[in-house]
Amino acid sequence: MKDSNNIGLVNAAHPDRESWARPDDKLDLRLWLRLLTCSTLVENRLRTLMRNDFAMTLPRFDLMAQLASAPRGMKMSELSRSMMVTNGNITGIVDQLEQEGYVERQKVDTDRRSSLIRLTAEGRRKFRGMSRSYRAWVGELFEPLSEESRQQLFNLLGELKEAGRSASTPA
Amino acid sequence: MKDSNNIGLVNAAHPDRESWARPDDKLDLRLWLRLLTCSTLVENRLRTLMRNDFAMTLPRFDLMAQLASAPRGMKMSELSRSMMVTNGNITGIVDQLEQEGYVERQKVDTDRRSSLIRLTAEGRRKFRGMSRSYRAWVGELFEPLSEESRQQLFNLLGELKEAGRSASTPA
DNA sequence: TATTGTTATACTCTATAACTATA
DNA sequence: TATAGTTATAGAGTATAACAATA
Repeated sequence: MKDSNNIGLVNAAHPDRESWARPDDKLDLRLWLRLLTCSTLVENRLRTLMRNDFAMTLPRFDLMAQLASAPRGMKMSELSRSMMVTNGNITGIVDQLEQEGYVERQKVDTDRRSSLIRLTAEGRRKFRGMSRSYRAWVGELFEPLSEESRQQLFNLLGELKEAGRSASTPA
Repeated sequence: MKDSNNIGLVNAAHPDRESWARPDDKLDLRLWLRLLTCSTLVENRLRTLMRNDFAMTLPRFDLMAQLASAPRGMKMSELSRSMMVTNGNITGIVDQLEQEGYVERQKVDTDRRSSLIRLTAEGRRKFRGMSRSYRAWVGELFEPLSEESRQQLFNLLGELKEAGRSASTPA
């Protein structure tokens, strides 16, 4: 074994965002990089499928999903918080979706600065189709995990989410 | 309780990328969205810190990290695979890092099409500093998790990674 | 004064595809 | 013919900061 770059058979065979960590690195670093690898893996796959099948990007889909769960509409600031991005981004995404006819801004009486964003009928129709596929794709990707593994993973990520909440919303 | 948009106290208090899922949605969907929330949470935090403290972006740091674990250098195609992005992106990132003096391209004799990318001395120095902080930040973010939780999470994400490997490298 | 949302700016990353040099 | 890498293009997301309107 003369190759000093060798970092283990598994890593060598399947390099990924985790593979720069060494086995003797602290677990939290390796855990984070593995989390990142998993989310990149899934996101790459979903992004491609979404684009090919629906000419849709992930953030636009996410925004429509948020609205689909809020029939009364959401304010821009609420969308910003839910999607964990800054205000200006939401304006941009909503602009695009509005132009495509999937969402609409509705002025609200009680506060004339803000408006409620809602799915249009066409937006709801579009989302139903996308959502069905999205769920199926996610189902396939997670299918190899046992029900028990999924539940454990869900709970553990819940702990992590609680932990990291305080410091992580972008300005 | 007259608000039909209500999706539970926890969600209402801390909306995030997971909060459009309903409690009765399939676990795999909720699990995926929670995974996404966690990785967004951590990434947002690390991105801000990296920019503020080191004028560095996450992809550039990732690339330097890969190289730091490969003293002999890596080919562009290897970087592309490890970082799970397309070839052209790697060219762009390497170009920038080369201009900043952190990496260098070295022509290789055996195949004149390709070259080996390596950290320069300055790159190694820069990376050491960034790496120290990066590890500390990750440590803080994951600190609330017990050692056992981390280990479980690490193992479960390993399962997921194996599962999703087949279909997820971007073209 | 503080907040909601928009606008302007600039940058980074991204994929796709066409291209070159070499194998 | 196939592969390694670059270039060209276009687009999407991002943060920051300044701004207008309103609370």
